Amino acid sequence: MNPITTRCSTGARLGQSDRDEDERDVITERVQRVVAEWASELGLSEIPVCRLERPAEEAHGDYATPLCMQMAKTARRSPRALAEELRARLLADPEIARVVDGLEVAGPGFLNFTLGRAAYIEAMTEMLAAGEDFGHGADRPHPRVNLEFVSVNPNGPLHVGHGRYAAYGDALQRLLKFSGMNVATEFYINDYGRQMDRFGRSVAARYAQSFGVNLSLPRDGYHGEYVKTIATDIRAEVDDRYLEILTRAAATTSTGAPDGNTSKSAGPAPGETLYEDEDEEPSERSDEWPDDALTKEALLFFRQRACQAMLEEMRTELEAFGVLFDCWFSETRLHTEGRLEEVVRRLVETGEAYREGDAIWLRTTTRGDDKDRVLVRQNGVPTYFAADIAYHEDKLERGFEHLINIWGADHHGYVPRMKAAVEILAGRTGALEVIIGQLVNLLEEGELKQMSTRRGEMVTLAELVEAIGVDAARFFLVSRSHDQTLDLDLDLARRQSQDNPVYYVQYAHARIASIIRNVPAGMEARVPAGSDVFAVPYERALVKRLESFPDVVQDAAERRAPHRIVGYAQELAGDFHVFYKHCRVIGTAPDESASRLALCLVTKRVIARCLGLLGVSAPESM
RNA sequence: GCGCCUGUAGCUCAGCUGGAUAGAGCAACGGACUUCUAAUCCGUGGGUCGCAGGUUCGAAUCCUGCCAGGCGCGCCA
Repeated sequence: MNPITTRCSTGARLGQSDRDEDERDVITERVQRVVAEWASELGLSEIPVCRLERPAEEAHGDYATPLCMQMAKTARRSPRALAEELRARLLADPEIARVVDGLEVAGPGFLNFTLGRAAYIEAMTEMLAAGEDFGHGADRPHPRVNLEFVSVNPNGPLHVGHGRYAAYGDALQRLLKFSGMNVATEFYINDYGRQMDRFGRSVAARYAQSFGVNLSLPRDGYHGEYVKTIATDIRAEVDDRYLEILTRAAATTSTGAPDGNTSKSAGPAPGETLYEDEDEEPSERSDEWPDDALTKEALLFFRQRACQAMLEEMRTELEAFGVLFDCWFSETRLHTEGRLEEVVRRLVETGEAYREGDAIWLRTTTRGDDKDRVLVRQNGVPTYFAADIAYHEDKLERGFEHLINIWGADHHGYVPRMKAAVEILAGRTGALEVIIGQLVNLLEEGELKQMSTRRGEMVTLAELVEAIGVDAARFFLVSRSHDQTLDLDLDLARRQSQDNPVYYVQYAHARIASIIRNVPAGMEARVPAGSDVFAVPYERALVKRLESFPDVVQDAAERRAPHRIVGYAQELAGDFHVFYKHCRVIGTAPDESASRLALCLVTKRVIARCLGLLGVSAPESM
């Protein structure tokens, strides 16, 4: 038994036992038994549940329970009097008396438990034995979880906003897996629709312009430099194959497009910003290219190639950022395979969707949405929502039982309808979980700037990584709760890069590595039972911190909150630095030396694990 | 108008499924390297937890109202 370890089994992940069947904390169990007995003697109708908490204050012992304060009313006695009585009863239990060193009534009626040295030794022994997997939750093959994140239009470089979701999603994925969940990750490629069309046209225009043809960017086209780069690459490959077609197009469209000097359109004109994120009516005048087969084919070509180029870049960049996906899923595929029509037809057949005013609607109101939503427009064109339904149906068909989507805050209005849709598809509620991540604000010299992919105004993920490196960038991006909007000032980030707490944590790891390199032959990590090791409070603080790791993992996973791992890692590193300052590892008394080396070893493993969960490296030296 | 998120130290934020004296980093000031890495450690100052009620033995945490900021409320994607 391990008295320090309360709720979770340390490293005991073998077997497929449910958490309920995991080894139960003995203290909690024994205490609960005593409480139950006592409660019936007192004639209480309900047996109160005794919760053991970890007090923040060291003076309050290792565990504390507020039980007696909660009982006071029904028992009609003062909390402190109750606590005194419970204390005596608990101490009469031999098993409790064995591991508990002190039991005090404190404050308004808390009961504080202080553990004896033996408890620390036992805990440390178990953690050391657990090895690399210490903290890993019991494997749970079900539900099969699909985690989708980033998922953008491949029409521009990833900016820091995407970077945040990438860092968050990837850390979450690692965390969930480590907690025992069965997770696969997915990137939904939004490679269909008008935005992509517009992007393809922009590339085509740049291609034509590189030959000196005055083909203007489409209205609300993409102005970033990368568009020219892609065009140049395409030109290198196909030479002038599409020049003639586009020259013809230029002749048709140049009439009403004073947009010819687009390359210089740095700042948007005041009136122009109004349309920044708005799509024009379906018939976009300046987008009217000749409607012949050749032009269409050319546009398709440019769109596909542009998309392909962007995707390649994203994949490379994400990989360099340490983010890999199990699956890249193309939206276009859903359209070409007729999946939308299929699912819409089925929804109509089952009565979940209905036809009204020449459009087809999904009945989402009965499942928590404000209004029913259009699946197929009057003009027969299916909505993005319809595609998303087909996509989520595909996920379910692939055997995923729980779907998690990470979306930006600007999509939160979309959540109810999607949940309603998945509820219909899955035939049950709760299959879809949407995590809304708040946005990243861009600051320049204290001024808030609006990012826009289309105008090419953004800070890219690549720029951030170049400025401060992958480790600092990832640590920074996941260090705050996803519920918090994040302000990013690139210059400030660059200047403060050296102060990034990631180095504090990494340094602890490197220091331990250094100690281990200096360990003389014959000295080994060991926790001698029955000895008087862990006499120094800094050692015990470290043991306690390490011991809470499995709980921190489960808690962070349940709350989808990898930033808690960040906080924990900093605390752990802090505990270690203090320990290091006061406790020499090599060259002291053999038992002490061995137990301290064990402490170092486990600390190193846990720090490396935390950094690993965040996608940050754990250097052996710095 | 309605919905979601946020408001905690000078700054950036933890803590939020209720617990004891509200924490960390940065910034400011003062100390500590003959010993395993000083990217470290120790100390000092700094707070009406947006405001007002309510629930509770106990509220930064839960409920209600208000104030302030962000995001959203399409047959856009």
